[in-house]
Amino acid sequence: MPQTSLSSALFTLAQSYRVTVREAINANELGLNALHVRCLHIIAETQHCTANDIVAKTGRDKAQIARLVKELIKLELVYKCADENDKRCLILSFTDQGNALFSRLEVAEQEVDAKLCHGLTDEQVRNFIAIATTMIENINNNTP
Amino acid sequence: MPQTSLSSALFTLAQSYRVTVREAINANELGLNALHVRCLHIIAETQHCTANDIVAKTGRDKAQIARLVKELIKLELVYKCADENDKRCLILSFTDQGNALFSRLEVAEQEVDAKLCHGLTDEQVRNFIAIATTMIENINNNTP
DNA sequence: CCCAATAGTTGATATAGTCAACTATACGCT
DNA sequence: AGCGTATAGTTGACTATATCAACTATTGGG
Repeated sequence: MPQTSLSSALFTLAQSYRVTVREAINANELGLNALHVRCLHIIAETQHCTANDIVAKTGRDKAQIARLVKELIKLELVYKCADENDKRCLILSFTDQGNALFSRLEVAEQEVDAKLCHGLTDEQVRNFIAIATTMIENINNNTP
Repeated sequence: MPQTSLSSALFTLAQSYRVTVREAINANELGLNALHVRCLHIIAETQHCTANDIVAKTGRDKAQIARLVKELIKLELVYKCADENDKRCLILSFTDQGNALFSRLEVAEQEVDAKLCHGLTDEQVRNFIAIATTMIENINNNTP
């Protein structure tokens, strides 16, 4: 499958990635999709994480995030607890189950990443991420 | 929005790209989505293009492609015509309208690409595409 | 001539993403 | 205090995308 243009490379890659992550995750019978996984990562890496933080970091609709978080709570991976100082903010934290699952997830993900980066040097991967980040900034910057 | 991992960079980029292309296309009132556009590209660059070629090149479900092509035909951008030698194969070609629109599309796309690549050198973009292509190959290669 | 393979279509269903209205709390102001 | 406004999150209704399985029509090989 020869790739020529930026857009088709991007599209194909995103599609393939989605499929692979889904397979990896289904294979591990975790019952989560790629966005669930992103949410878990954000919860893990964000102190005092709220639904709004996830909206900000993913750029997705808040309704979508609300439902996703609800699912994570229903799966007992995450619980929410109102902030002392601002009861509008519901802080998301892992349950013990959530912590356990997240560890497994990290392993599965490393496998996908390793597969993805096979034959590439660390530097190439770093460059790739850097360029992708620049592109994201460019694209989000609506005043050119 | 700081990006750390490969997966989140990839995800964010794909999402942002989708949104931007859609905006660009809606702005041009063409009434097409990103996958429509990919189909048009494939039809343009493939001699004797069939629905199956599109399936192969996009990796998407053939049902989805069938419906997409149906829409393109309904919009009178594309028509299909049975292959002389194999009547199962329906060859897709642009109508005059399709050709005209495709030209406009290319302009719109170049604008999106230009925005995306703002501040990046040609070499960086080439590297990016090359690495993405390697990743796609890695990910499609199910026998590691 | 029959059979397996291939190209494409369709229906049903699932998943993802979007929009707008709504509740509850918080903050700033006079 | 009381008011308006902003913010966090939830929900319903909807649209768009994606997937699966069953189906038709045609082909090429034995």
